Amino acid sequence: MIDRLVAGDHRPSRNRRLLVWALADADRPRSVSELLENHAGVPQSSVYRNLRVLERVGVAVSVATGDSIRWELDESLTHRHHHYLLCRERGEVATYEPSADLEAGVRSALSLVAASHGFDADGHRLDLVGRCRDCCSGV
Amino acid sequence: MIDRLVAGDHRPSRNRRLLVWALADADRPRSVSELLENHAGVPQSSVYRNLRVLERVGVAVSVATGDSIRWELDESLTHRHHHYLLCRERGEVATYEPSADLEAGVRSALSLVAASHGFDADGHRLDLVGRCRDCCSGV
DNA sequence: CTTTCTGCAAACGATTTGCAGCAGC
DNA sequence: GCTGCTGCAAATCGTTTGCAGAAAG
Repeated sequence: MIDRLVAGDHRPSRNRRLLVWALADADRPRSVSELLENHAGVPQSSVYRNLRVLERVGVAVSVATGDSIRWELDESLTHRHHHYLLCRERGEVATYEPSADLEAGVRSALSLVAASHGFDADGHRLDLVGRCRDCCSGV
Repeated sequence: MIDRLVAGDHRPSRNRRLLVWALADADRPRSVSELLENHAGVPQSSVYRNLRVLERVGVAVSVATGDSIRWELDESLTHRHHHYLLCRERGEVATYEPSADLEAGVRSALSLVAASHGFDADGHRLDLVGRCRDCCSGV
């Protein structure tokens, strides 16, 4: 983590460590506003600026959810490959880990799709869209 | 199409028809700026306002691509179910139609995921992320 | 000491809204 | 003629940037 920053001529500053901790704490991708609320003391410009830095050095990745943009730690740090449950109603985002079977099936099927379209794929999205538990239960 | 507008107390005005035609013409989802360029005469505010209206009545849907937001006609009008090839490099978006096998497999696997998370799913995303043909060939 | 980072405030681009007049039914 | 739509310009939102001083190495 720190090594990735240093390798890119960046420093593991206080603000950056706060951001990484905040992302590591969360069980789901965080929006900028959530990061601002829960970790006051880091001003907006630093959050935006440092998320970009963390992205560039491969520590954080952004997730386009349809609503807001959210951020989480890179798979190579969490050692978890996961996809998302996107709530249409509230813009909430939960994660799930696909079964090995599902993942393998999708991967091989998509490699055919990529080949037939001359597309150089390096990843995929496999997300569910709908209403989350809380919406369903009327909370 | 017109019936969906009318059912929602909306009128099939000139601007709305222009927008629908523009979306129907495209072989891939369109960004607002593309819609503005190719169909001059419809001012920004009308494009934004009417895309929302078309979305509300189920004629158009928005596609979050990570970069910009793009718009296309609803599946129920095009009678095509498709997913996307998202180009990281250029923000381009192409579409592909999944094979019946892939689609069925994904659907059944995801229904289990949804059930186990108490998630009320009404759709999914199955997109490839990478570099498009043009990026690969260095065009 | 040099380079990078910070916090602030101003700038920016995309989207939204208020309003007075026009168009669809 | 009523209601919903339009175009414009102003407001707003999320994000980025310039800058002078602080901090990391």
